[in-house]
Amino acid sequence: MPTDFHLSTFLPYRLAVLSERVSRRLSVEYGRSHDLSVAEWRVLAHLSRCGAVSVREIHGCVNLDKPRVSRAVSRLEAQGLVSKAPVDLDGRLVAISLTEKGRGIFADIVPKAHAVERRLLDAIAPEDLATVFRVMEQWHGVLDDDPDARPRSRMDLDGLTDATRRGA
Amino acid sequence: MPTDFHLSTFLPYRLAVLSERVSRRLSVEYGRSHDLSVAEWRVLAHLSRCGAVSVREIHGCVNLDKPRVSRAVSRLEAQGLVSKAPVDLDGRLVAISLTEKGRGIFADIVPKAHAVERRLLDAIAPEDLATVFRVMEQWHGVLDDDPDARPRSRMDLDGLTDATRRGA
DNA sequence: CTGAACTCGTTTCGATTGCAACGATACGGT
DNA sequence: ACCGTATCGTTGCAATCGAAACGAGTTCAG
Repeated sequence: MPTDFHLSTFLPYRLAVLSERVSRRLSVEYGRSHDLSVAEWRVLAHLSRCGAVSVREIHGCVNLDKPRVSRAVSRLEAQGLVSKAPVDLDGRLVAISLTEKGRGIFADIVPKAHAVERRLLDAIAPEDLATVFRVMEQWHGVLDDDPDARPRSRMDLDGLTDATRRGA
Repeated sequence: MPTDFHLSTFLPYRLAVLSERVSRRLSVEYGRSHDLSVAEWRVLAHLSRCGAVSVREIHGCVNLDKPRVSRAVSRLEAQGLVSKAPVDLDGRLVAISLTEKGRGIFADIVPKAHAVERRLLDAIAPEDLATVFRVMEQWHGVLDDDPDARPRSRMDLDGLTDATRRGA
């Protein structure tokens, strides 16, 4: 009896396919007009909310490894969307913040990104959407308990309400 | 009023984070013991169900671009998990099939993969799980209607029931 | 029979990736 | 004050990636 395994019904595969398809569709919005990668987009998004922060801070918040953040910031700086400033209290840190140009470009992209998201959200009944988000949170909870799983980034945890946060 | 955009509640980001976390957890299972990449794992999985098929066939079924399949097959062949045979009806095609060794290794991994999946599935109420899968299918439907989205691969469509398949 | 158009699998090439080191800075015990 | 340790941001390097180009094989119109 050969092992019966269907890739197309395998949860990790299904998640990967959907996620990649959504991600690729979204990247059309910020890749076509301006020339941004996923990493650069996430950095911009984080900076738009958090002002001047360090590489480490971004790294811990948006699920990007340190070198990726560093390089993304460099490219953004070269494009003038971001500026780096030394921190006098700690010479190792670099304070990264959006420039006016960066803010402008981000403000241009956000509506398009929201439009892509809204098309997806509007197709789903509100209670089903709530279920989906709850389930996604439960899955994170399973992985949080799994020593072989990579830990979750800080900000993704901060967004939780007490109702959805698993037992503490 | 600065544009208010929360990355951590942005659907594409949430999907990407969860998917990548699950995917990485899974790859521990086939990357630690045997040395397989995601592409190689998917190729093995497809071959285990479909016998001898071409690169193009795999490419269209498991959401991997053609070069990736070609290289994955080469590596698998080098490891003796897969064998390539010319097709006499069409000299361009290559018939790829699992070797006995490949079948053995795949049979070794499948239970571990299923265990990872089961931990995730068992944490969710059955009706919620049904909702999630339905929603994921609806999202694919939205993307199917979006000319800027990459079309879906064949096998992912074949798995649908009439109830979940969108109109037509 | 010929040759233009197409398909298949592979390869090339530049860019990106992840991981591990690195230099530089800060901290902490003595 | 001093040296070992830890942290920060960056960089080196080998592996990987994707898009386009490629050679080989097939098809089909004329």
